[in-house]
Amino acid sequence: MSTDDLLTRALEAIGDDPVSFEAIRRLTDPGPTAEAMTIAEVADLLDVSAHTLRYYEREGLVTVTRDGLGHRVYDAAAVRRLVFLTRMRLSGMPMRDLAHYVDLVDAGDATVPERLDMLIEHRDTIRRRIRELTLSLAATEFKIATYGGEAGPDSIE
Amino acid sequence: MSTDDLLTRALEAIGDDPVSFEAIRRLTDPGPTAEAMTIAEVADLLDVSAHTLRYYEREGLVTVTRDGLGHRVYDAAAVRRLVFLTRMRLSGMPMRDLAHYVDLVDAGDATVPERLDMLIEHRDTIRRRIRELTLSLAATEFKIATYGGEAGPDSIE
DNA sequence: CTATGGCTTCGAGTGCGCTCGAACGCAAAC
DNA sequence: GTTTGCGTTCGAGCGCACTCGAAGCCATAG
Repeated sequence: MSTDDLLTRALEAIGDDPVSFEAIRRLTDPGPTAEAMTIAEVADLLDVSAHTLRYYEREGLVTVTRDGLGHRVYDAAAVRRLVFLTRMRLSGMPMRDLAHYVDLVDAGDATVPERLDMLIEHRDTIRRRIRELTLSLAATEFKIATYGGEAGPDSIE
Repeated sequence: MSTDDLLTRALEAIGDDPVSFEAIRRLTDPGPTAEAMTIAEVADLLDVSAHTLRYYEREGLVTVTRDGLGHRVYDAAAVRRLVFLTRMRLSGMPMRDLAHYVDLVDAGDATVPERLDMLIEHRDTIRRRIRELTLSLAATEFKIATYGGEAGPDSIE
């Protein structure tokens, strides 16, 4: 399945409102390929706080080098990993699992199958969650539509 | 828009895998209309713990009467409200907002517009979340598909 | 008659993911 | 030369939503 297919499916599933170009670009664009970003730049790019970036580092999710002043220098690899990490966090993968995942990455190619297993399981978790939310959405829309009327399975509350 | 339309839309958005009849029934069926359920029965019905039901009551989300032994008796109204509450919780509405919502309900019909506003905002929140998850899903599927290869926007990690 | 099981209250504890504050270092701007 | 601003470390604190444990009451089963 090509990237385009995946994006097309994603867009179809999203429904009415068009996704911003921004969102699509973020999905497929590795972002600024410039080397050496500061913590503020990365925080801005990923829309997380600098506190959170330090926290992720403390938790062992990413290794960041320092410059002569002891300031963090995020190279392309660190930024790529953080893009991945924040994406996974956003979709609900727990810190614990991410920690395990990066351990596997650091352990080398032999762990690729296990990593794939994790990704597949996470994919299924996301799908389940989307399904749950879609049902809740339908229920909520139904409630909105019937509010003030008297018909409908739910009580009017 | 009819309930069927909503369900149809929901089912379409869900995609490949069929939703269980169970899920659809839960969405539209108020559930056992029998009066007077015990805490264990309600916990089982809603798939939450008895601890959680007591917690919701403590938080003022629902009022439950007692029998001669001091045991909780959940009447149809209480069960209906709890169905609503657990559905909203499942779709991510915070306890704080639910507390406010039930305050509005208890305050009478004059608060209907504000309640509708809350529901509409929540609906939009769910939609945003589905969109986020759909993008994360596409990214995850892409990563799975390209794992072990060398092409693609993400690094192979 | 006792034991089992389900319920009660109360308050404390847990897990997660940040989030913040204090105290400090360094450098470019005024 | 001091002020401003961005960075550092460390550890503590927080918000949320449960989750649990202890001690006790009552009824039905064996």
